[in-house]
Amino acid sequence: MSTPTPSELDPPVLAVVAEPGAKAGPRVQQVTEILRTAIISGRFEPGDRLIESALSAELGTSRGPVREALRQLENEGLVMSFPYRGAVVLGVSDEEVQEVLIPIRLTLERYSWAQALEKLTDDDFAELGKQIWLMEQAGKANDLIKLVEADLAFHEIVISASGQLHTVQLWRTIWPRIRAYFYRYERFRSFEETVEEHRELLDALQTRDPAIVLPALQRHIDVPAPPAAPKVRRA
Amino acid sequence: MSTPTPSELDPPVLAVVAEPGAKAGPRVQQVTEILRTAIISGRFEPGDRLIESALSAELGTSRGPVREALRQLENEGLVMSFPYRGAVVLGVSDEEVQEVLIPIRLTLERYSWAQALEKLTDDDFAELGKQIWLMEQAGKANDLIKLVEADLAFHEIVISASGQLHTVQLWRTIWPRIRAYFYRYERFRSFEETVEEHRELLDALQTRDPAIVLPALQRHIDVPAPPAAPKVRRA
DNA sequence: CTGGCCGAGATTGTCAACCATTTTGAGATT
DNA sequence: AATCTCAAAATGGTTGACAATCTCGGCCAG
Repeated sequence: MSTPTPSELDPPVLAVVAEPGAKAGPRVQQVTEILRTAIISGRFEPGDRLIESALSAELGTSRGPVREALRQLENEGLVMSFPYRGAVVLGVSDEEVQEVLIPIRLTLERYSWAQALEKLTDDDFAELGKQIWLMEQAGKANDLIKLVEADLAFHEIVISASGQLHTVQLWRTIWPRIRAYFYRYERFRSFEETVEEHRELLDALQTRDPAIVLPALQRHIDVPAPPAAPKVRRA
Repeated sequence: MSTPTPSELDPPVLAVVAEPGAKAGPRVQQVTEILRTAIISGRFEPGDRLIESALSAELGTSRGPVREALRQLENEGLVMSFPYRGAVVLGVSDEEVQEVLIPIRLTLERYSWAQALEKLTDDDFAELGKQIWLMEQAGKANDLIKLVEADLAFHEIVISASGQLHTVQLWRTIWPRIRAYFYRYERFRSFEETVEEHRELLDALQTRDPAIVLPALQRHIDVPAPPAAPKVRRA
């Protein structure tokens, strides 16, 4: 009952921001990122249809890249598509996040962080510090998007450093759904808390001691059960 | 050091079997399946390049479907592609399978089986029985491919019945790598063992009692550690 | 001989126009 | 009221052409 009948997105929803020097490689990646951001940030809601021709027109590309981008988003669990019927934006249930996505994230990060301990370079540590600084800046500006961006970058640095191909690849398909979930239900930690926790994580990493790092990581990821639902713990 | 220099696949590696009535939907899915089978069964080895034009010529389609198929395989962790450099077949390390893929599989199956318990229909049970029967047939014919196929179908039935979208989707990206791993290292259970275990699983499912099903499932999935490596258990 | 520049070939990325296939929904028919 | 029919809407796939990028071997200068 949102739009009565006509086109789903008459008003151009996707401002082609067209960052000046931003010519970040293949077109399909730019398209993917635009759409992913649009979905995660809530400009598209679960159930919305994504039509190739409409999107390609609005983004100024041909249908090819849009098709591929939609496939990519399907693998990230943000949309689901059916033959000859197109793609619709997907939601995530509270339960599936708690019982599946978060546990998988834990598996992925535990393993890759353990692997990364011996491989992190000074450059990596510097990059991690930079992300924390960016988090602080985001805090001052009260900019949630920037905060989450830096949070993501922080974890991706460590996971990438592990050099475990499948782990990295799976991380990239898991993460967007979790992010969308947090955005949709505004389940964030405070700015201060986030910064502080990552500071701890960086300190821990610099010891290169699994016995220190892994517990810290676990504490960081284990998310407080949904505040609304009483949630009886299952045996 | 396989091929000295010239074209990677002069001899047509992909027999277009062209099953008579097999017109299984969109072209891209057929292509995906052909390539996936070729990789998993070892006709392509890790490191091999997959060239769009060559494949499309051999499969009798245009480059479009092949491109999409390659992207799909990338998300299944069977190939990895780099901008302007194409796709290469990927391997899986023993350790990543044991420490990441199997644990994730366990998370996925535990959850979806628990969800499925209340939802499985008589039809589903019949389908499961059919797969067991197919396993027996495969055993008599000593046909490993058919066995694995039925094994996969068995699990997919239950997972699909759970109706958990993300769980199903993730299962489909995890499974091919595990399968490729088992094929490459010939780490199979015996035919009898496989059939017997699935019979137990089906019996357990019919009780619809989590306390019976979940332990059985865990026993089924938990794979014996690699026989070669002594493998010190980590704390 | 070594190292770097250069250009040709190979391959992927994108475009545009076109047609086939399938779904869907609004009318028309019964 | 239920069903049938058909045209519109979207996706799936094809073709042919270019553009962009990587790779690799030869050439030249040091």
